[in-house]
Amino acid sequence: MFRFPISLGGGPRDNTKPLDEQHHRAVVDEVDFFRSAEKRDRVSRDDQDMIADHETHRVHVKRENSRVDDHEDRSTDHINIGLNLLTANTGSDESMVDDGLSVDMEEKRTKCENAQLRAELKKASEDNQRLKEMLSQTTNSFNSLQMQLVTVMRQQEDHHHLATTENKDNATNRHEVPEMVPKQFIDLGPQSDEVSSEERTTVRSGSPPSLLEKSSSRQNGKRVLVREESPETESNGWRNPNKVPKHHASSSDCGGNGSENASNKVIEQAAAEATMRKARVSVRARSEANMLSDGCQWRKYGQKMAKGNPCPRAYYRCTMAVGCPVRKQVQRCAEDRTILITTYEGNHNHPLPPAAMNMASTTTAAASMLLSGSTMSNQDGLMNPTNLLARTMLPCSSSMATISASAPFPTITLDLTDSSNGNNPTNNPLMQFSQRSGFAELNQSVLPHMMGQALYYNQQSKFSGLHMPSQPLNAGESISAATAAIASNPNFAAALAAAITSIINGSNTQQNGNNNNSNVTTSNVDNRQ
DNA sequence: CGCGTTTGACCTGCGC
DNA sequence: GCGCAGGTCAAACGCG
Repeated sequence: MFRFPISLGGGPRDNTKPLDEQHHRAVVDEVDFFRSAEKRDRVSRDDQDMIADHETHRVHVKRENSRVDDHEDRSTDHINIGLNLLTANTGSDESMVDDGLSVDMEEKRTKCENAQLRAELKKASEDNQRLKEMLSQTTNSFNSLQMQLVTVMRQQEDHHHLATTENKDNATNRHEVPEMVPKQFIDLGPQSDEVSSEERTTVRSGSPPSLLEKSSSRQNGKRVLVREESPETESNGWRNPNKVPKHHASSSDCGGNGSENASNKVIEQAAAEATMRKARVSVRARSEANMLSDGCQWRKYGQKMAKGNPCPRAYYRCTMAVGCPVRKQVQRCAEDRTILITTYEGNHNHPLPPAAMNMASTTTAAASMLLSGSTMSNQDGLMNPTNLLARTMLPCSSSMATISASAPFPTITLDLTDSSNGNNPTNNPLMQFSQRSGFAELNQSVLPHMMGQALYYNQQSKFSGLHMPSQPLNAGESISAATAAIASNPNFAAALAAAITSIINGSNTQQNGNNNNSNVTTSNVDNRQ
C-alpha cells in the first residue's frame, strides 16, 4: 500500500507546530546552501540559540529557512549572510573552537537528511497526486455506472409497468403502447456534459421538443422508437465529420453575423464529435459470416480494396436512426481469412435494443477514453503505468486487447480469436468474467460488451493513443475479479472498493516490476497549451 | 416501388 | 506539388 511519510525528519518539536505550518515547511523547496552560515550567523547574534543539541539546531534552521523571506523583509542585516559568516566566525565565542569539525559533519549530515526528506516529500506528493487521480477516476466511473444502473432499473420498471398495463387494458391499449426498446442513450460524448441526468430522464420518459419520435425504423420486425436528430445536429453528424473544422471555418467566414462565442462552442462541439468518431474499437473474431450480428442495423455504403489485403473492406453505417454517426468497417484478415475484423467508430445517438447495447458500449467507451486522453500529454498516456486502462484492461486480456496508434486513429483491438488458449474457455479472462457474472450466453456480441464494460469502467483513463505493447501483468486476476464484482454486484460501493483495492495492488505490482516510472504523475500541469 | 448493394468517381490527408 | 491510400458519395443496379 501507499506509505505516507508522516515523520518528515523533524524532532518532537514538529508535532507541536500547527499542521498548516508543517505543511508549509514541507512544501518549501529550498536548498540550504547557507545553512551553516545562517547557523553561525545566528550563533553570533542570538545567544539563546546557542544550544548544543544538534537536533534542536537542525529543526530551528529549517524553520528559519522556511521564513527566510520574512527575515529578509524585516532585517536587511540578513541579506548578505555570506559576508557575516567571517565576522561571525572571528567574533564568535568559545564554541567555535570545539565545533569546527562537528559543524562540518553536522552540515553534511543535515544535507544528507535534507535530501532524504526531500525525496520522501517528493514521493509523498507523487503518491498523493496519484491517489487524487485515482479517486477522481473512480468517482467518475462510479457516477457513470450508477447512471447506467438507474437506466437499467428504470427500463425494468418500464417493462414491468408495460406488462401490468397490458394486462389491465390488453385489448384497448395495445396499439397505443407499442413495444419499445428502452431508450438508452449511451452517448458519453460531449453532450453528456450538457444534458443533465434529469434531462436524460425526461428524454427517456417523455418527448422533448428537440427530439422527434419516429416509428419508421424496424428492429426485427418490431416497431421501435428512435430519436430523430434535428437538422442542425444532422448537419454536424456523420455526413462529413472529417470536414468539420473546415466547414465551421468556412461557415464562420460566410456567416459573420453569428456570435463568436456560439461559433466557438459549435467548433468545440464539432471537434469533440470528430474526436469521438476517431476512437475505434476493432474486434477480431472468427466467423464464416460476412458480418457480426451486433444488434444494430447497418447499411453498406462503400467497399474498397485496401492495400496489402486481397480481401475488400466494406463500409457500413448505422441506419437505426437518421444521422447516427456510428460506422463500421468489415474486413477479413489477410493472413487468416477466417478472421473477421470489424472496426467500430463513433457513438450511437439513438436508443438501442439491448442486443445492440453490447457493442455500442464498447465503441462509446473507446471514444470516451479518447476524449479524456486528448487532455493528456503523450508522456502521461498509456506509457504511464498509472493508466487505469493499461493496468486494468491489458492485464486481464493481454493477449486480446491492444491499443495502437500506428493506425490513423487510436484503435483498441479486441482479439476474440484467442488462438493460444481458445480451446480452453476457462483460460479466457472474458470467459471467467462471464461465468462469474452469471452470463448464460456468450457470443460474439456479448464479448465486446464485457470488454466494453471494462472500458466503460475505465472511461476516465487517460491515454493518447500510443502504442501499448501487451504486457502480462500479475494484477490481471484481481482486476478481472473486481470487474466481475462490479458487473454482478448491485452494491457499487463494495464493488468499487474491490476495484480500487485491485487497482492499487496492481499499481504496486507494476511499480515493483518497473523502476522506470519516472513519469508517474507528478504535477497537474495541463499540457493543452 | 422501395430498399439495400455495387462500384466508379471524388475528396481529403499524408508522405515524399 | 504530386502521388497514394483511405474514406465517402451517389448513380446504377438488383432483389423482394
